[in-house]
Amino acid sequence: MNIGQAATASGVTAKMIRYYESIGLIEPPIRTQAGYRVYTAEEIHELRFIKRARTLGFSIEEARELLALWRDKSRASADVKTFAMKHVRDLETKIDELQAMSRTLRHLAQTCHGDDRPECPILADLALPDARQPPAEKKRGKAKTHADCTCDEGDTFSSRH
Amino acid sequence: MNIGQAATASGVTAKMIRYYESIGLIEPPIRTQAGYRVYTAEEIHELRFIKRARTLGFSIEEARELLALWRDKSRASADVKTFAMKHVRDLETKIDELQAMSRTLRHLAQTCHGDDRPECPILADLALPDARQPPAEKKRGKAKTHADCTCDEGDTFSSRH
DNA sequence: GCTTGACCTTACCATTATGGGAAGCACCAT
DNA sequence: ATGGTGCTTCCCATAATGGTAAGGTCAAGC
Repeated sequence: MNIGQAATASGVTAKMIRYYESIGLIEPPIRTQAGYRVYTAEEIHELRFIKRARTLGFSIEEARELLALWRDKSRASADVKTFAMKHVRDLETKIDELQAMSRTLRHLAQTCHGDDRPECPILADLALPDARQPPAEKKRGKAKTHADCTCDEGDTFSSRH
Repeated sequence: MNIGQAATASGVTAKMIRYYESIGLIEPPIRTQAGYRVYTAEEIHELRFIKRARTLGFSIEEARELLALWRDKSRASADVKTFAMKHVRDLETKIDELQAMSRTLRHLAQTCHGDDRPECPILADLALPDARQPPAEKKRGKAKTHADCTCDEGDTFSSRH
């Protein structure tokens, strides 16, 4: 299989396959006499593994560790689970941060008339002399994961499109 | 105010202040004879505005547009609101993506024994020969913003910390 | 055999936002 | 004047990916 076919088969672009090789994430494949890379089914499988890990939000370095775990047939499933759970917590931390931003902005937008007058609480907030974020209702713990569906402020956003 | 004091006062590092100047996000301040940058209260205010925008997840380019809106005293609040809402949708799209990842991984981890045996459904999933993500319950539309609180799968994660 | 187009090769540049460091000059207190 | 701290510019690095350019290769058709 040429690199183009490997790309199609794995969902990883040819560009990225070469990159993964350059950083040692995958082994250099054999080459034809002309220098073309040739991939085995095994290697395609590995690329698909990486692709899936990336899709699940693992970094390349994390994908590298997952590959190592995968290859190590004697690993303990606990190791894998611990690793995955660490990532889940990272994801949820990020989600919480984004939700905090979104929530704040939605609140601000909610109080903005959104007409042709210039007064705008959104800009007013950004321009606050102190760096204080409006306290608002900080009912969220430090990282309660998905337990806080802040789906409470009704559809203030019929202006969606 | 020197750049160091401006950094402390605005929450933007000196490094970033110089960078913002280099990309034209802020105007070059006046300089002392020795070449030191000197910032006015006005400029500090602007830096804080930028800082706040960044904290709310706006990119630097978006911060640039917000600054323009802020400076334009005759802008319509509708313009600001539209802009903010666009960002909220971006945030929520990102949140949805992260939640999909987190959900999938949580489900996989849930079925992983997590003991010293090697069998692990997490790695098994990553290594699936086809690129098929486990269909699971795909009850989520394309981008229903915050309307789909997928807060339904119970606390499968009491193992959180 | 030769042309053509699709595909491969490497190498370099760009992106986004930020941090780090070096070399050199300025300022201030002792 | 000496030292420490702070400022200046310039260069490099990060993470993951895309783009482009210049050139070699392969296969199909004439």
